Amino acid sequence: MSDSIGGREASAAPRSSANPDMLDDLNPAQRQAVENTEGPVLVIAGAGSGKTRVLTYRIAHLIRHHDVFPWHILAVTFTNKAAGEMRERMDQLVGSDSGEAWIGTFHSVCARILRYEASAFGLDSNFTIYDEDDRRSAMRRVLAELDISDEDLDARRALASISRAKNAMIDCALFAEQASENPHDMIVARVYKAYEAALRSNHAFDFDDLIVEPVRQFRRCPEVLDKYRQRFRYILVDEYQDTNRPQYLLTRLLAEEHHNLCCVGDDDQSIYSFRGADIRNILEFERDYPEAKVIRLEQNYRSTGRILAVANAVISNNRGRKGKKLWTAAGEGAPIELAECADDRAEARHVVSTVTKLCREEGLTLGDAAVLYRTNAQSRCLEEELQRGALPYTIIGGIRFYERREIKDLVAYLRILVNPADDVSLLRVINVPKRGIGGTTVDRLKAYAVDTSSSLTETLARVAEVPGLAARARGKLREFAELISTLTSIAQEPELDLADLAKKVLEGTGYLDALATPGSIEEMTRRENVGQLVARMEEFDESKEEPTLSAFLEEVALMTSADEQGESTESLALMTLHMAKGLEFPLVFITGLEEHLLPTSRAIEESQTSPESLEEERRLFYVGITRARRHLVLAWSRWRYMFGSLQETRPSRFLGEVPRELVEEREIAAAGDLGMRAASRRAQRFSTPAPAKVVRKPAPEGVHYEWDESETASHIDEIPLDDGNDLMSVGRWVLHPSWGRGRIVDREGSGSDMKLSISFGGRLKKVLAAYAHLEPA
DNA sequence: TGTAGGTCTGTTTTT
DNA sequence: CAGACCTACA
Repeated sequence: MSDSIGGREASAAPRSSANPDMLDDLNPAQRQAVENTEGPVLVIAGAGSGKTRVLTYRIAHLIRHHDVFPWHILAVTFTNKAAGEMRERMDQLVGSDSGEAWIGTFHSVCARILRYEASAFGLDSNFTIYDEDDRRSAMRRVLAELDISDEDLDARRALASISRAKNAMIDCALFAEQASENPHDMIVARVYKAYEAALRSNHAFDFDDLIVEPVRQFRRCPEVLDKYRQRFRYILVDEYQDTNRPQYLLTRLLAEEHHNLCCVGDDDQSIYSFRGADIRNILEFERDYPEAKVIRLEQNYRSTGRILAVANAVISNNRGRKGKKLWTAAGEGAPIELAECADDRAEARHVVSTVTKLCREEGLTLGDAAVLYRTNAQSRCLEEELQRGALPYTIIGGIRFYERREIKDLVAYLRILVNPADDVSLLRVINVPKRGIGGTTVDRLKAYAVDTSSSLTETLARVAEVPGLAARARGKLREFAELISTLTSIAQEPELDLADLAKKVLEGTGYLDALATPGSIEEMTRRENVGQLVARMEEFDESKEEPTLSAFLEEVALMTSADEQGESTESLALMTLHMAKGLEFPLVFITGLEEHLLPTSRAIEESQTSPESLEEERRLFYVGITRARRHLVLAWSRWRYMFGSLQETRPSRFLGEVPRELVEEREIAAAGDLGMRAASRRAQRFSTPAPAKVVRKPAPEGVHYEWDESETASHIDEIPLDDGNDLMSVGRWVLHPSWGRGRIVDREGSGSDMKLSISFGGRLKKVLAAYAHLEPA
C-alpha cells in the first residue's frame, strides 16, 4: 500500500497478496477475531497489530463463509475516509459489491437513519446539520434574545456545557431539574432550553443531536428500532475506545437482538475524552456482555523493537488500562533520537535537516515522514522553516475546505433552498454580498420574526408587515425575498443538476460578480475555491445515483478535514497528534515535548483534581510514538515563541519516562542569527534596559529530564528584576484589589500612560498603572 | 449603512 | 499574533 500520507495501517500482518483462503494471512489471534462471528467480541487491538485487516477480513469472512448478506452488516468507523477504505478493501476481498452493507461513521449512519425515518420520528427530512460555526451563531442569537451578557455566560461555555449534557444523555428538561440549586446552572438550563427550541424550529441538528436523537427516537418508537435490529445482524465498531455514551447506547440498542457485536479498540489510544468519549465503554465491555469473548492483538507489525520499548515504557505509567504488552518479531532497529533544541526554530530546522539526511542516506522519500505536534499553532514555525528549506509539505487536517468563508456562504444559500427554516444560514448571507441590508434592518426583521414566532424566510415573505423599516430597507428586503424564492423554485426543477444550480445561485445572488475583479491573491483563491465547489458538485452529480441537494449538503456537513486529503502526496506531512491516529510513517517526529504543551496547561491544572487528564496526554504521546515504523525523533525546545512572545519551557515530564538507554541525546543549537532572536525578543519584551543576565534554570545535569515537582512556580519566577527601585518595575510583586497577588512581567510607557502586564497566578492581565490601585506586595 | 481602525481576548485536541 | 468585536467616523 503506497498511497498518500504514509498510509493507513499499511503494515497489517503476515504479508501475502489477496488470497483465496484469506485466513492464511492472519496470525492466531487475528484469526480468532475473524472466525468468532457469533456473539459479542471485544478485540483489544494494540497499535500496529493489524486491526484494519481483522475488520475487513471479518466482514469478508461473514459474507463468503457464513453466507451473510451484506445487507445485514453495519460497520461503524471513525472517519469517512476509513469507511471508504474499508469498503474498497471489502470489494477487493469479496469480489462483489458491498454496496448493501452500511459502512460509515456514527454520524453519517445516524443522519441516514434520521432521514429515512423522518416521518416515523415526526421530523422534517430536510433538516440541516449545524457545524461548530453554525452552532455558535445560533447560540449567540439565543443569548442575545435572552438578554444574557457575556460575563454571565458566553457562547463558548454555554455550548460546551450543553454538549457535555447531551453526551451524558441529559436533555434540557432534565438539566433544568438538576440545576435547581446552582445559579450558574440555572442560566445554562434556560439557555439550553432556548437553544434546543431554536435548533428545532430551524429544523437543524448539531453533531451531538445526530447521535442522541436516534437513541431517543428508538426508545420512543420500538417498532422502528425493531426494523433496524432485524436488519443489522452483524455490527462492527472500530475505534471503540473513542465512543461516547450516546454512541454506546445506540450500539447496544441495535445489537440487543442478535448480540453479534464486534468492537475493536485500544484503551491505550483513547484520546477523545474531551469530546465525551468514555473509556469505560471499552473497560467495561465484559460487564455489559458477560458472554463476550475478548481477543488481544499484541503482536506489532509496524515498529522496531526500540520504538515499541519506548512506547511500552511510557504507557505503563498509566493506571486506568486493561494492560497489554506489544511485542515485535522485528529487530531493535535504528536508535531513537532525543533532541533538545535551543528554540522552536532550531527544532524546525532540525526537522528539515534530519528529513533531508534520511532521504539521502536511507532512501526514504518525503512522503515517508510526518511531523507531529500537540496544537495546530505549532505548525507555523515548522512551515516557515520548511518553506525556507524548500521542502514540500502538507498540513493534514487544517482548516476544512468547507469551513472557508466563501464556501460556507455558498453552502448557506444552498441550505436555505432545501430548508427554508434555517435562520442561521439565512442570517449568514442576507447581506453577502453587500446588498444594503444592514444590522438595524436585520434586527427589526428578527424582532418581528420572534414576535410572530415564524422563521426569517416566512417573515421575509411578509416584509410589508414588519414595523419600523425604512422604505429603502424594505425594498432591499423585498428584493432579497424574491431572489430566494426564485432560487427555491429553480432548485425544485427535477431536471436540474447540482452544479447548474450552484452556478445559478452564484449568478443570481451576485456572489460571482462580487468576486469578479480579484484585487488580491486572497480573492483569487476565493474564486478558485468557489470554482472547486462547483466542480465537486459536478462530481457528485455523476457519482451518485440520486444526487439530491440535501444528500450533497449532508456529505458536506459530515466531511472532515481528514477526509479531504488527496492521494499520493510526495510531501512531508504535518499534523496534530490527534490526526495521526490510525496512520503510520517510516519516520516520525514528535515535536514540542514540553510541559504546558504536551501535557497541556489545562491537563496539568486538572490533574490536581483528577489524574485522568494527564493519562490522556500520555496516551496522546503513546499514539505519536507508535506511528513510527523505523525512525523516531523526539524533540523539545528550551525557548518557544507562544502567545506572541518567547517563553522559556521545561521538558515534558513524559520524557522522563523514556528509558535513557534507548535514545541518543542531542543538543540542537540555535544557528547563527537565531541566537540573537531570543536576545532581541527579550529586549523588546522587558522594556529597557535589557536585563543584564538571563536567569535560566537548566535542569540539573544527569537527571536532565527528571520531572521537577516544583514546576508550578513556572518561569514567571525566573524573570530577572530590572535595576532601580521603582515599585512598578518588571519583576516586582504587586497586590491588585480584585485579582490579588501578581508579578509584573512587562511595562510600557511611563507616567500616567504606563501600562503593566501582570501575571496573576499564571493569568496575564494588562492594566493602566494609574488606575489599577496596585500596592507593592 | 459601511468601513476603518483600535482594542481585547485567547489557544488543545475534532466527529 | 490573530481574530473577533466594538467604536467612531464618513
